[in-house]
Amino acid sequence: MAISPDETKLAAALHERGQRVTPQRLVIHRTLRELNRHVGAEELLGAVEERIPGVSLPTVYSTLELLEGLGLVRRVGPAGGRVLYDSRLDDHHHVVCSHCGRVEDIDAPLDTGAALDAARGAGFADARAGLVVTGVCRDCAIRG
Amino acid sequence: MAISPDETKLAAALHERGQRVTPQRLVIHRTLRELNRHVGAEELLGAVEERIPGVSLPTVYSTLELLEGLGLVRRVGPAGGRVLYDSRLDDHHHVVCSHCGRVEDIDAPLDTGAALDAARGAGFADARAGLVVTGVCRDCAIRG
DNA sequence: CTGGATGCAAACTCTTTGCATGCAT
DNA sequence: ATGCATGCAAAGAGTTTGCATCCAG
Repeated sequence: MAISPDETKLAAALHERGQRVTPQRLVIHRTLRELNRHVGAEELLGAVEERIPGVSLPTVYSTLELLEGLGLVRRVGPAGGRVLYDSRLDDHHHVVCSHCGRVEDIDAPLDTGAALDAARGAGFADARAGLVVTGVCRDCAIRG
Repeated sequence: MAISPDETKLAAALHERGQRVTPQRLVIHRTLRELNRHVGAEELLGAVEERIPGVSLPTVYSTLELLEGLGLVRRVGPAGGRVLYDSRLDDHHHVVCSHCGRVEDIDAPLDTGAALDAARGAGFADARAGLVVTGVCRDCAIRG
């Protein structure tokens, strides 16, 4: 497996926290970045297994949690009954189809300052805001 | 059971859609309104059973879905692994503790117009926006 | 009467946990 | 050598579904 700049960055972050750099972690991170869309754990596992067979779902979950803690991945859901992860780190928002669970990105300006202040005022630390728009996607509207 | 204006309103809405007015539906609706906070299905069932014993979880779920369709209740979650329902119908937002799943209301101005337009532009109908702030609540911050 | 709503129970999905082995350090 | 990470399997939580019975209309 070739080492990309992304892998180097992840490896450095892991070392800094005294955690191990394993092939699974590198590949999961890399795969998630390359898919470049919202994926559930099972879908990600499928893509990862094409590169290194024998990876297990628990490892995917624990690695995603790790990557989220490192700020390299964002958790989108739970949306539609499953937790989704997103490799886009910039501020953006999501539309979820209330019928099929499909998720798409939204790029629109949004000032969440007042909401974040209110959350901090209510005693919540490390507050992050995520706008979720729910609606019925075109496919589901057509098919009933 | 005394009939309140709320029950009358619900009964009318049900009749209009050719659906039945059952004691379970009236009590579930009424209990949710009186609790006046975010509840999960199981918690709501507990409160409902104090009024009419023998109500089942599936009935609670199907009634909540029905009430949501009538616009008398709003679905908050899934947040923290469970779906929550809220009897507040006015525009407000939520903070979810990423550690314990606790949910509180936020009252803060938020202009979601651009996001809703973007969602419609992406083909989503009946778009509604909900801001979810995630953070660590005071209790969880203290206890680790 | 008649069909939609209910209650019971079981199934289903996704996620989390426990433990022995293996590998990064 | 050392102990964290992995893989397997099984448990767990919450939600949904199927079907016979019952009751609102």
